Amino acid sequence: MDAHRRLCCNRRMPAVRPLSTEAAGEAAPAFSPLYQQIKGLLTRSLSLSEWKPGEALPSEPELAQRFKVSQGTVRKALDALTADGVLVRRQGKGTFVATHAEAQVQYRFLRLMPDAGPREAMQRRFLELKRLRAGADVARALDLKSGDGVLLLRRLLLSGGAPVVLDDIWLPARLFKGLTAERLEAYRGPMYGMFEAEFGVQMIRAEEQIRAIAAAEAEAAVLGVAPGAPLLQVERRSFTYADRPVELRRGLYRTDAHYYRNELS
Amino acid sequence: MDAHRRLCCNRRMPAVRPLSTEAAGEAAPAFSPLYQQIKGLLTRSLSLSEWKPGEALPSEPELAQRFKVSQGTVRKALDALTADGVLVRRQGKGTFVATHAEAQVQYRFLRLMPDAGPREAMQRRFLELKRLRAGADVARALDLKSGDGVLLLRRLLLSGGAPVVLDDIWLPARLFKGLTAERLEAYRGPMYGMFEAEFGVQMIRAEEQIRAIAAAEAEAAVLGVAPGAPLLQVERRSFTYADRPVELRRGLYRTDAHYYRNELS
DNA sequence: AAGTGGTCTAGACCACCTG
DNA sequence: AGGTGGTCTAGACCACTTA
Repeated sequence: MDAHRRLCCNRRMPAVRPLSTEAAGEAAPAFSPLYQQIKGLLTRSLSLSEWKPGEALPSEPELAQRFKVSQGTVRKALDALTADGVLVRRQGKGTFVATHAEAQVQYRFLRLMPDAGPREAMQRRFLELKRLRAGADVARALDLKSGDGVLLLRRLLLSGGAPVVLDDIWLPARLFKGLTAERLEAYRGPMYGMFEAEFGVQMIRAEEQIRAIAAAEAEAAVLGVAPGAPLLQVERRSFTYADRPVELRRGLYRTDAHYYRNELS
Repeated sequence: MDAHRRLCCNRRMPAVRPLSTEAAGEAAPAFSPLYQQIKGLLTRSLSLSEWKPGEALPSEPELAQRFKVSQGTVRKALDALTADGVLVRRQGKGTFVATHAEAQVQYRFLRLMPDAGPREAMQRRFLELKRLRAGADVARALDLKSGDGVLLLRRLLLSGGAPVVLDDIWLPARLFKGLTAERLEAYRGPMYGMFEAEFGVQMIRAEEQIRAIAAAEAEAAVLGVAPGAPLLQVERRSFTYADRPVELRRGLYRTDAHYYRNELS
């Protein structure tokens, strides 16, 4: 079998088979190894919600038949998506779309750890939810046009009653129609879980820019520190399938009783 | 073939073959999939410097013969080590021990990016090198006994003449015998490259704890900021093969013209 | 018992690099 | 031309899960 199979025709398989359209009824991915094409087709199906978070994908033999490739090639695509955190494999049960709506995954991306003791759940308090038009910066960060509608959510996280994190969160209004303060208050479980369950928006990865800044008056008051006190400022852009940005967040962290944990390799 | 082959005996292979001792002359790894056992044996060989950074490993068929497994199993072990950043594979050439002594890899773990413009090389200035005895904290972090000899190195990184990073670096004296201020000054290239080339110490991964702090008088003066100005404090422990800690570092970063970049997934 | 993913093997052809 | 890693296939057996 060709190591890099193009759009059709190969020696061993008898018939012409344009993988892109005939096998799966979907648009053609660019030239690349077969398993990467399969990965692309699977990603497309995921972004089209063919399988929803928590659901099982078809079994490996089924997918192999659907794409007209061997099970080993499907497996390599599934392994790659598993490594990306998009899928979860469970021996004897099947391959599932990764979900972050579970209670156990309280914080999808928050890397803040307490100096002492185990990581406990934080309380949250929603301070404000506004609809407004995206400025140039926010539009660029979220891949929108200047003036498109965005939601701005301000919320506080507290540990044992003491404020620790103040987040400003910008979301494209188009993707989060119907998001209200009441729904936020009512939802049990992590916010990214709500985004996934209620709006079908799954966060796959994020980029952060971290700085140390001096607390401004207003934010110092909310966080219970003196004006000018050092705070960790964490600007985060979160992406869904196919690297589309869907959230911009500016967090201010108190790091007098917590620290931001990171692993490098 | 057994999915999980124990210490000897299987159906297809004719002879008894204790993988641990007969095939490679090394200690037995615990029960696990074959390719993980192979990965463990390769890691051991790497930590014993059977192959040095930058050198090529034997080819896949050779390794398969050496360990008496199929090439596919060796490949899976090599792929895993490549994913860990321990090996580098180059099509047509071979599989090499990852090295960080190249000029291109100026900063192994430093995640600091300039706000504007491309990432340029920084100047460095060594301020101090002392020999002293490990206190309880340092000993614990480096897996030493309290009172063991450690080196403390203080150095500055500057960008365009302006100080940006002040690092205090603790190293086990036993591993870095003969490290002097002169050798540090003389060495061209990144410090981790020097550790690798001159002392055979390879950093594989690191953990960081990040905080925002207010600059103390002495450090503020060195970094050219006002006392009390916010600084990013980055405490890093670096590990070599088999997760042995070999470096403790406390960095103070100015983040007025740079930011710490992080990727989450 | 049947179905799932996990492991292991064997062999083929490919793209890339070097002599 | 010969060696290297990269891709793809086919088939076997295993461990785990469910019924």
